[in-house]
Amino acid sequence: MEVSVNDPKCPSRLVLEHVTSRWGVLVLAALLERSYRFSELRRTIGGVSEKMLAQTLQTLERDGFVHREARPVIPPRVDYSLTALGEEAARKVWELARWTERRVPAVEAARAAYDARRAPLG
Amino acid sequence: MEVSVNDPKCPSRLVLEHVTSRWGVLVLAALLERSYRFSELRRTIGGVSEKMLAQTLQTLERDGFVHREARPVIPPRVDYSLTALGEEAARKVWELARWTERRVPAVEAARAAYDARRAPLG
DNA sequence: CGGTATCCAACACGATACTG
DNA sequence: CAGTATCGTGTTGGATACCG
Repeated sequence: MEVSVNDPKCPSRLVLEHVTSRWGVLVLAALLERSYRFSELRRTIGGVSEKMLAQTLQTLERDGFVHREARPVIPPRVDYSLTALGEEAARKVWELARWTERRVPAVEAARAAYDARRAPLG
Repeated sequence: MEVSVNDPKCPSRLVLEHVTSRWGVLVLAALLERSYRFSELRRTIGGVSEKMLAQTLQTLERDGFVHREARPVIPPRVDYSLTALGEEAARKVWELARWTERRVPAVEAARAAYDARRAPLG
């Protein structure tokens, strides 16, 4: 099967990098559950800085995955949610995240075996 | 739904970062089709350097996703293939890659709309 | 061929300070 | 609250050279 993503020039690779980016994955997964405000999202996703969250949200908004709704109130209130397109992406990403969590024990066992094969001959 | 991946300390986040890494995604997708030799894989995945391919393969091997088989022949021959665990991961990643390719037109339309909303008021 | 080692540039990222 | 701007650093990642 040919896959155009193997071409470094192909735009699909960039899109894929956006949705699989470190914070993109977590933002999509979070928004799958419900919409979030900026700070709320920041608290939900452990370890993300303001800068990276803003940047990630902008990228995902521009790509049409995330809808940004700014309400003209004081104090400012901005809600982020998934578009239909974003929800499709988020479901796939979410599946991957769930699968990963379930398989962590298998991965850790594999790592132990790998390390055991190498370390002993130090 | 709670998802442990939102904890920055949780090991699942690291595993997820390995499989969704820039080159990890493409390596898994390529190996889903068949096994590859090192240089062959390098040629297949456009733009990857030797260093990054080696590093990515080592990480995926240690996590138990990729099987490395070095044959003691001259010239050296090493084949990379997916383990059962790796194949599960690769299928999910592959679905995401395929979905992305199909949706590129929608993403580009969204970008054009986003940019149009902003640029005019420069 | 299939790597590893080294060096260096780019940028991803976080901390902080500031603005509407 | 929801960002933007600036700065500094550490990691990512490519180029090159070399080894088994």
